[in-house]
Amino acid sequence: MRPTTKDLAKAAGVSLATVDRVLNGRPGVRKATVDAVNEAIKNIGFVRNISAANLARNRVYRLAFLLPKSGDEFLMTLIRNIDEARPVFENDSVQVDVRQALENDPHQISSLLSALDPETIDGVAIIAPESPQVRDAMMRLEERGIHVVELISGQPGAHPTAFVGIDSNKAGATAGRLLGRFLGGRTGQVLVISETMNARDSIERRLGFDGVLTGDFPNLTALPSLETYGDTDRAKQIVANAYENFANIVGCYVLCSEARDPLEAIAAHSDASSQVIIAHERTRSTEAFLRGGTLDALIAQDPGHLVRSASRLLRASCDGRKTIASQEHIRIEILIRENLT
Amino acid sequence: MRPTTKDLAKAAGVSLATVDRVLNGRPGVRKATVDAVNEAIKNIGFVRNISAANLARNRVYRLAFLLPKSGDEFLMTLIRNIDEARPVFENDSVQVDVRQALENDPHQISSLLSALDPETIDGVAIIAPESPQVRDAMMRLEERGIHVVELISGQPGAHPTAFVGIDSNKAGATAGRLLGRFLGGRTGQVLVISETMNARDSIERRLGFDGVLTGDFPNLTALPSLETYGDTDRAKQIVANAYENFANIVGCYVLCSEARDPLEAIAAHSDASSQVIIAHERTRSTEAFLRGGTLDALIAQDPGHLVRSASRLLRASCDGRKTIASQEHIRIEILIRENLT
DNA sequence: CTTGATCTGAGGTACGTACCTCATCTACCC
DNA sequence: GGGTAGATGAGGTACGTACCTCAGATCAAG
Repeated sequence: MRPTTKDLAKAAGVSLATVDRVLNGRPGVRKATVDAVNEAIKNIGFVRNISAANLARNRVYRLAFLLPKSGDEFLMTLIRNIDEARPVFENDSVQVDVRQALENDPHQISSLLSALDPETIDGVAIIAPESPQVRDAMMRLEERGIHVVELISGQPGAHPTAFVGIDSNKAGATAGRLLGRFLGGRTGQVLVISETMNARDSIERRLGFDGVLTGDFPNLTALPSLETYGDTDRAKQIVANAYENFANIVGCYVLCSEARDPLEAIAAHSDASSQVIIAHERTRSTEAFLRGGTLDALIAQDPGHLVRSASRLLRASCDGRKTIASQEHIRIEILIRENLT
Repeated sequence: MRPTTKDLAKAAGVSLATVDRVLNGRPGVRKATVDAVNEAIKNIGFVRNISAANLARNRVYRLAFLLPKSGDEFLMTLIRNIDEARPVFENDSVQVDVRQALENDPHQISSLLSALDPETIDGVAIIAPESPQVRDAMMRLEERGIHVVELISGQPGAHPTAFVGIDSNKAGATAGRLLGRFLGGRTGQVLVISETMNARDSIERRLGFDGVLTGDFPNLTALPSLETYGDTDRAKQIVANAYENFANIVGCYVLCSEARDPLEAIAAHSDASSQVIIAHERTRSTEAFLRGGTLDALIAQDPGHLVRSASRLLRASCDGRKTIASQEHIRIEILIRENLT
């Protein structure tokens, strides 16, 4: 039987009221008494029953996902996963609010974050491009008692905010390794396409990718990154140009999370099927490309896992609890047609 | 605000006592009244607060993992993951008992299952080789009110028991595809090693593997499965024999979950480094082989995920709840050196 | 109409914790 | 010794649900 506050009171030789004061950090207890209670907690292995506590204080966890406005396919998948998890969140007294409000402007993001009210919100999961201002705004959020996790793309630097997502460098390296291996010694050029190379994630993926290619696949030459700027026509254009300018393109790495346009542009070329093509994130269209054979592999992170992990971490920090590290570690998944279940 | 039983009583126009009778299936309520309450449940969207209910009835979920006795490395990893999850289980009033008791004898397993007492246990997660007797014993368990999930290897046939694990056929196919792709058109023979080919999982993996190889890689010839019978010396012997008998072995697929012995035997051969080697499950030794470069890829299932998913499913069936399907789906992971984080 | 069975309501206690009030006890200062 | 501030205890109510008892209502059969 798990010890209760009553057992704890007995073990510490104090009353329930004092136990309560200590457990909830209320004033008016001598240090010696506090120590005695903490000692007893250790001795009898007392653990707060969080369900009962939440019941008593009528606690609800008010969380929000702050997302960019863009109509990114992966973002839609993420939102779908939030909605799927709603019934379970409901059951755990977790209210989740999705706010697609963030423009790509650090200034605006940080002022939006500053406007969040600790009275109405307990924690936020944020997807935002890296910037010192945003990082500072996050730290101020924490100071004001709003818990924060960074989703998918982390703000670098040694600050205590939790990060939920994959290591971009390793993701890029994984792509590089697969591409190299799948090409089995063929010699040629590799197309690298991104939406933009301004984002830190993109740069890191590229670095990880290049590291593997230059280190282990001297037969392959990775071309300079092409940027689509999220424009369908531009995507077609730059891909067409690339195929004109380079005679021996044997592979292609689409490193942004919006792979649809680049992949369609690539698929339009007659010799695309003989190439090895790797992209990121599982969405409706990348999945279709993979099943259809255009795409050889996907490097992905599970959106459902991202959502649940973010919520678990936020709840845990609201409660001052720890989590199972391995459960919160987002894996760099490799998807090919066979394990796409 | 979530509706409570009190709200439900008001909405249904009955008393709390009647609501309670209906919710908990107690006798002595007219059918018309039952219907009225159920109607009201739908109307106001009432959901039982399970935490409060468990608190009131002092519920603990007594679960058990019934595992084989063998000292399998993957099994150890699994047990470690159970222990890691203990504090969280504790917090959810889940008591988990690990019983390494199952011999490889269906008769004994089924009698052990029959001996389980619904008074002392709520649910079991079972790893057992396929057999009609075991399947029947499981079905009888469910009838007696003990919930069951099958872990890792499923008992085939249309029965309602939940399964937590990966599709062996697809896992084998994934291995086949990777091996074929990594070999990049080279011609030769592929060694296939298993502990035994009696287990259904092994057969299915082999079938999935062969399907891809014969379909898409005519340059490769998969050799007949070699069986180690879990014997280190025998493993060395059969591998050595294979290298003597076949001149052109270019790849190797270790399809059992105990990959250590076969991998060591393979690594001992001078030409092993030029081969493509694929094995299953992430354990201390397979991880070392992967990092060391002997192994090219691992097909794995996350043991922590298996454990948590089994427990979630069991708890859900104890409560008569549903789960998030996508969360309980165990992925066929592909691990290479780069995404081994 | 009475009898008895069946249904329903009212109210209680409990689970483990939070949060509140009020009384008492202790230690210290003047 | 009296006053005072701080520390502690005793006991209450509440959260949402389970489970219990007993009284009263309803209804069909005689």
